[in-house]
This record gives sequence, C-alpha cells and structure tokens, in this order.
Amino acid sequence: LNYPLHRFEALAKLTPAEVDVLRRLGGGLVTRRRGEIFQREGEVTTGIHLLLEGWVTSSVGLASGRRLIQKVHLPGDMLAAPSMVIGRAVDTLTAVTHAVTSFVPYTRMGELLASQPRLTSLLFIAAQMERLSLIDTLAATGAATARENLARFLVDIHARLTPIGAVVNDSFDLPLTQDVIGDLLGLTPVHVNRTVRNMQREGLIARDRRRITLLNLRALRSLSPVPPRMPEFEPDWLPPRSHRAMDGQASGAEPDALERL
Amino acid sequence: LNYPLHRFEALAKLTPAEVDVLRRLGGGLVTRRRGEIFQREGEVTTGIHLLLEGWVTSSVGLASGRRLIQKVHLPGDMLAAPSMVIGRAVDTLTAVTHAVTSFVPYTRMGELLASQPRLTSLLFIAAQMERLSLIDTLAATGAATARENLARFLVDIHARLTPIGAVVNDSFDLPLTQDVIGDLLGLTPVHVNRTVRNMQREGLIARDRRRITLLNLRALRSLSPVPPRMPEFEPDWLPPRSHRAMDGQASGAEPDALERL
DNA sequence: CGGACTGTTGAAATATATCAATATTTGTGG
DNA sequence: CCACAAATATTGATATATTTCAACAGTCCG
Repeated sequence: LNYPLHRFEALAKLTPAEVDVLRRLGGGLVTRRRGEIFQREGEVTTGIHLLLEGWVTSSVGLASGRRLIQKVHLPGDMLAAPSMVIGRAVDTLTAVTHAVTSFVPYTRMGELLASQPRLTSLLFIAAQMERLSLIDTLAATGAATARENLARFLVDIHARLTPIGAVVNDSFDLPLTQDVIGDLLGLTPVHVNRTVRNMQREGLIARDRRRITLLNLRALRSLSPVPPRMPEFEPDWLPPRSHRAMDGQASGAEPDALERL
Repeated sequence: LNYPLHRFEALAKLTPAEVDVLRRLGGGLVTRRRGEIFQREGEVTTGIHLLLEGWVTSSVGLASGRRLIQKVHLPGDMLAAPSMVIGRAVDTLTAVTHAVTSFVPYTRMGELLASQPRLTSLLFIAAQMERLSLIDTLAATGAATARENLARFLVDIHARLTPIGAVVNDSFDLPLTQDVIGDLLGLTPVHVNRTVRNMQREGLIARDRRRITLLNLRALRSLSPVPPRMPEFEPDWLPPRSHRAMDGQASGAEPDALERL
C-alpha cells in the first residue's frame, strides 16, 4: 500500500517504525470508479478512508437543496475524519476521478491513538492544519469576490499538487467541471465560467481541455485574499522520538495492538 | 483556576487525574479588558490560551481590508490552537466582553501530548469537532441566505451557551454589535440589521438591549441550513482509561513532566 | 457515431452592498 | 446620578455582484 506520507513528513521526520505503522494502517486497496459515491451524508460510519490515488470531493447538502463542496481531497488525505466524532457521515464522498482508497476502522484508529503518542500528536496537528485551511476557505468564500476566491482556489490546488509531483511548469490537470468548482467556491457554474474566461483573457491562466497553466503565479497569489501557509517542521515542543514510544510500546494498555494485523 | 471542562466531558468521562491535569494546564489568570486585543495576526506565538470567562472573537484580515470573524469563542474554548502549527498567529484575538484567559506555552502542550495519550486523543477529537463546526459555518456562509445564516448563528450560540448555564427560557445575553455579527456571517451590518428586524417582526425572536430571546426555537432550527451536531459520548474506539496512563506515566520520555508545575 | 455531459454567452431578476442621514443606546467623567 | 460624547442601531435610496433562466455550442465517452 503506497499511502503518500508527505503530509506527515512536512511536520516531522518519521522513524522507520512510524512510517511502517502508517503504511500498514489501512486495510486492502479499494478502487473507486469515476463518479462513485462511497459515503453518504448521514449514514452510520465505522471508519475513515485514506486516499491513495485520484481526486475525491467532500460535500454537504444544504436544506435549500444546494450542495457545498467543503474540500477536494488529493492523494495523501485522510477522508471523513470529522465524522468519527459523531459516528455518522458528516459529508458525502464522491470520486471525481478514478480513485484508490483504503479503509481504516475506528477501532484500529483507537489502537493507533492508544499506542502511538507521537503519531497521535501529529494527527492532532494535521487536524489543526485542516482547520486552518477551512478558515482560509471561509475567509475567501465569505468576504471576497468571485475573482479572488477563484485565485485562491487555483493557488491552493497548485500548492497541494506540487509535493506529489503533479505540477510541471505551473501546469497541472484539473479534472473538475465548472459545476463542481462552483459548489466549491459557493458560486454558480455560470459565474465560474465568466470569471475563468476573464482570467484567461487577462493572461493570468491558460487552459487546454482539462489542463490548466498558471501563467502568472505571482499575480494570482497576490489576488488571493489569504496568505500561503507553511507548517513548521518539527517544532521543538513536539514529543520526542522516544526509543520506547517508537516501537508502539508507549501505552501500557495494548502493547502490540497495532502489530497484530 | 476554574477552566470549564464541559467540552471534554461531553466526549468522555474524565478520571480525577485527568481533570486535575487539565485544570492545572494553564498558567496564571489574565484579565482582559473589553476591546483588548491580546493576539495579533502574524505575530510569533509561543503558546495557546484557555478561555475561562467572557467572549472572544477570532478574526482574520483579508487583503481587501475586510475582516472575517472565524468564530466567537465562549468559556471553555481553547484559543489559537491552529496557530501552533505554523508558529505564527493565524488569527487576531479580541475580547468583546471583559474576559479571563490563561496561557499555556507550547512546551507545556508538548508535555501533555507526550504524557497523556488519552487526553491527546480527546484533543484530536476536539479539533475534529472544531473542523466540523467550520464546515457548517462554511456551508451557511457560502450557500445560504442571510436569513438562514443568521438563524444558524443564533441556534449555535444558544447550543453553546446552554452547557455553561447562560441560557434561561431560550433567552441569553448577546454582547455582540451588529457590526461584529456582520463580520461573523460575512454580511454588512446594515443587512444584519434588516434581517434581525425581519425576524423580530415575524415573531421568531425578541430583543431587549443586549438580551435576545429565541421565541420559536423549532422554526429557527428548521431555518438553519445545517443540522445540530451531537458528539458521541465515549465512543468504543477511544483509548481506555488505562490505570497506568491516568497518572501521566504513559510515555517513557518525561514521566512527571506535567506534575512539575 | 451519437447522446449526454460540459462549457459559453446573453438578458433579466435579485439579494446584498454602499452611501448617507438620523435615532437610540451605552459608557464615562464630572 | 446626570449629562454628554461616542458607539451602535435604524431606515431609505441607489448601486452592483451574482443568480437565474434560457439557448446553443463543444467535447467527451461508450
């Protein structure tokens, strides 16, 4: 299972044992067809999903019938984590491209939480980062123009695609319809279209089919209402790579729980 | 230090030792005058704040000059946690009423993370809940009308004020100006006013000075575009109240780190 | 190849913003 | 406790970004 760990590795240098625990966290690989919905809002959930390949949207349906896409998930993301708190799916997960996921039952997450204090800390930090990213989305959606919001979106995807090597010369595949982008930015697809075409006309971006090129990244960045966010690498308050902890022996509760599978 | 723990107690029954660790987490009490700004966006941060009393807003400034208030914090909240990831303040913290806080240096948070696996799990869960709350805010701000958004806001404050006993007969103090509410909902103060007055005219709410009464909670709830969220109490995957862990002895690293102060 | 998505453009409608003036409340210092 | 200044709330008129509705053009994929 080749779960991309760049997310965690941006936070701290992992020990080989930790890498191993994370790589073996998920169950078998599951292939998702394009368009497949593999979690529906409201249903009872028993675990989270790791995204290994492809793009997946996380959307919530509003009472009005509109839907808002909270986030597009890219490889390396942990899906449906907020749902574990209430035991029911908070969001609907839809594969927008062909995708590969891996399931992690809550009980297994519990074993991880109980036995790996340092990884639990990293999970805590990762959750805070997701929170930060939502704050930025909120700032853009709530108090910025369509143009600024679109700029932020493009810059964000660019930044998140870069560590997995999917960006060449500021150019990348964007397998999202304007309809989906609209639900993501809280705009009408019609208005997304007009805004995109304006940016194109002004030479900010170029498009060819599903491929998009950011011609003036600097201009787009300064258009974006929020600054880029860089997590601090291995902050000094992070629990140390304890020799005892690194083998998963930290909590007395279930020493080898994570080694069983 | 009487840090309200209802947030954690909604998630799990705490052991006396855990209660003690949490209560002794913060340093001395700090009093904040109304209007005082005690953290500014962008400045280097060295710890988080616990809110014991009063209301505090967390806002981010946009490039356009507008500001968006991400959240109003109420007693029991942990402030500025997202900032710990990047070591700089993500948000500006402003006391909107007289308030009392207590500071927790990152190093002390690190000790907590290293020594209390179960509390770390609860912190992780709490972060996921905050994430969920942001998703709901985003849904309302991005794809709902001013009216729906305001309804959601009132219902949310009502729900969060209830566990600290600040709601009587669906009536509570709302020490926020319409200007602040506007920044919170992504609306103009003028439009907030019109929307509030409409609700009043329709008998949904009543106001007297800063006190507001939700006359028809059911109607407001159904107006809200997002459902109420109930965290699951003591989910079965949560790390158990280990006898060893409860004394803060779990990680071999620094056994008594948290007991020093 | 053909039918179903997806993108594009126009015209009209609308929720919300902006600007501006006045009323009311609130906090403060005498 | 009063009076006053500053902050906040209220209302109206007008402007505007975005939505809605609708028609048509591409393009993708089976």
